[in-house]
This record gives sequence, structure tokens and C-alpha cells, in this order.
Amino acid sequence: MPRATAKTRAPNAESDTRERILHAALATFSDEGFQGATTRVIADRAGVNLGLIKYYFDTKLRLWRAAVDRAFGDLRDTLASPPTSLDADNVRQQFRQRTRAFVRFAAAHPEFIRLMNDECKREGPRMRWLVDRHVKPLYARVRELTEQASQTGVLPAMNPISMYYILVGSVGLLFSQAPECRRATGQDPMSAELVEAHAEAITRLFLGADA
Amino acid sequence: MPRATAKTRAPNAESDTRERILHAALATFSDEGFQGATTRVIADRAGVNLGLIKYYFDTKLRLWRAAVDRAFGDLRDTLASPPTSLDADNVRQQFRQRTRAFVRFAAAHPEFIRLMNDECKREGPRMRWLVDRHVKPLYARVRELTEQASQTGVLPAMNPISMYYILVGSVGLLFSQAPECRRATGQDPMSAELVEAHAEAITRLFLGADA
DNA sequence: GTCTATAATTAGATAGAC
DNA sequence: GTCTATCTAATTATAGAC
Repeated sequence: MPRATAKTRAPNAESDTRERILHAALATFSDEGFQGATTRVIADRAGVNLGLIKYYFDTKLRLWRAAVDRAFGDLRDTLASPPTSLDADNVRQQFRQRTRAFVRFAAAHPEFIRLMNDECKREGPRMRWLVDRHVKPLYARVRELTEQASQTGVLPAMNPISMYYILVGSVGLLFSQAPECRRATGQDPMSAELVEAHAEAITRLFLGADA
Repeated sequence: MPRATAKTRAPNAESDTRERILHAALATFSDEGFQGATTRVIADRAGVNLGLIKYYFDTKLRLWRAAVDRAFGDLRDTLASPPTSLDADNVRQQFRQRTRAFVRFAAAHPEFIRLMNDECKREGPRMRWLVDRHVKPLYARVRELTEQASQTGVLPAMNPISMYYILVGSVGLLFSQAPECRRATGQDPMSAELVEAHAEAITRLFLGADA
């Protein structure tokens, strides 16, 4: 089980305090934003003492960066799914599989989308750090895959920037705005039915109606 | 020029202080979120004294609500564009026009998307107020229009919840994440070329390739 | 209406006991 | 490693002069 850049993830229950803080931090930062998230709330959610945040991560900023690294590590683990086969025509099936995997990831990790939406909407050192470290490689990879698919006629021709943001936006918003969706529509977007329906709707939209 | 629920928007330059605060508040809340936005920064951006926020809006929460009302008023003004003709087959052109108008609105008012993304991602009184007051009517209207279009075969068949979030997500993310886009791709999503290309890409994605 | 000054609260960070 | 207690700075809200 390759974990991003684990520090003290040794044999077993040595001390999962660091992990508990990381998990709580990701949830809290994504819910409340960097400013809105208080280290006290993070410590409480993790069930640990406030002082331990300094002990393990020193500052709030370093804790945030560690949480972001963890989130992107999870995404990479998911998207690095087996490339199955590179059959000429199976670019179509490739896109289908990857898109479904991304939809399921977004539904399982809405905090990832929320954190990205929050931090990358404004200029600042955190946005620059996040984009340089994580978004640029992700964008390059998605662009490579979609341009290949566009050239073979599998995906509609489209400028790559629109392609990326339409893809990510259409996949993620339903889950990042889950509380809004529940209240506005009465349905839970995280339900298995809606998640699969959403994945199907998006793949059909991009690939056409034929299953 | 019908403005939502203007209070003291009389003949001319009586005192635009209230308007200046509202404008600065919308920009600041959308950039930094409710907690991250400080009333001091809002006052500074508006070029007015801090005390005037209490004078005009009493509390930070009431200022936030007024800013949201303003943002949705602007959206309604835009989307209430002339229905041109209701020709049977022109459901297609209707969708095209409204989508283009929405793309242009999102590009001109990224703060609207940012504020929605920020506030509606978490449970809380502000989310509930915003959804009950503004999102529910908007969702109902979009749902009505898209279901009609789906039934006549203009839009692909899709559950209405996915339809709404795919539409809004694909339109908005490029502009809400403009700083990220600039840094990751080197291009400005607010440029006229990209805005029009984005509108064209989305309408073609939903309506098919024929112009 | 606009401003200054300040009270009350809360945050991140720190010191140091155990 | 984990905890309590506290420092310092920044915030919303307020009181009241002009």
C-alpha cells in the first residue's frame, strides 16, 4: 500500500495521531477554507490536543500543505488505475473507465473538490504552491489524454482548456455542492444510484449515446 | 433599469456609499469566504469607514445577505433575456442563447460562482438561507427548461439533477478558477476568445456538432 | 452620515509541566 | 508524545464625538 510520502507510518498502531490530524485537517480545510478552519476545531475533530498540531506540523500552513499532498496522493492512487489495453479503438473505453473512476473518486472524496475550488479561486501563495506542485502535472496529463482522444474522433474537438474545465466541472460540482443539492432537490448525490447515473450521463455526453 | 430591491438608489449621486460597500462585500466574500472576509478589508476596498458597515447593514451577516441578493439579482437580469420565439424547433436556439448568456455572465461575474461554490458546500444557516431563497427557484426553472428540451430530443436524456450540475459546473469552473487557469495554462480564461470558445464548446457538447 | 476609539472575543503560536 | 495555560495579534461589534 504505497502512501504518498508517509513519515512515521511504521508497522502498526504506533501512533496514528499524525494521521488523525491530517484527516481532520483535510475535512476542516475543505469545509471552512484555510482562514475559516481553526486549529482548535481540527484538533477537536481529530480528538487530539491542540499542542500536537505544532508538534507534528509546526504551523497551520504546513499542516495545510500536508493535507493537500495527502488529497492529491489519494487522487493519483485512484487515477493510476490499470491502463488495461491500448487498443486503437479502445481510447473510447479508456476515457469511459477513467471518467467513471474520477466520478467515483469525487463522490468518495468531495473534500478534495471543495479544497481545490476554495484555494484556486484566488491569487496567493497557497494557490501558486498548489498549482505548481499538483495542478500543472494533472492538467498536462488530462490534456495529453483528451487531445489524443479528440484527434481520433473519440471526443469532440475542443480547445484543451475548455475540455479540462468542462470535464472537471461537470464531474465535481454535484459532489462538492452536496449539501446544496440535498436541500434543493431532496436527493442525496452521494447515493450509489446518483453517482452511477452521473458517471453515465457524463460519459454519454462526451462519447455519444451508444453504450 | 430594475434593480433587485434597492433601498436608497434615488435620482443620482446622493450617496453611493451603500453601493460601494455592497460591491466590495461581494468581491471580498467571494474571494475569501464569509469567515475569511473581514469587515475592515471590505471597508477599505470600498474606500469607506468601518463604522459605515454597521450603519448601512448592521451586521456582517446582513451585509453578506445583501451582497448575495445583489448577485442573484444581476443573474436574473441576465437570464431573463428576451425569449425571442417559442417556435417548436427553436427550443434548440433557446438553449443555445441561454447557455451563451450564462457563460458570458459567469465570465463577467466570477464572484457569483465563487460565492455559490463556497457557501453551498457546507451545512449551515447561510447555505440554507441561500438555497431556499435563490437556488430552489433557479433549479426549478432550469429543470423545467431542460426537461422540455430533453423530451423533444434537443438535449440528451439525463436525470435532471445531473443535468443541472453538469451544466452549471461545466460553465462556471473555468471562470471561478481563473487564477488557477492562468497559472496552470498561461492563458486568461476571461479573454473574449476563450469565453466564446467555451460557450461554443458547451453548446456543441449538449446540442451536437451541427451549428 | 462619517469618523475615532475601544470593548469583548477569538485566533495562531508558545512555554513548559508531566 | 501529550497536555494545560498563556501570550499576542486580529476580529466583530459598539459607543459616541463631530
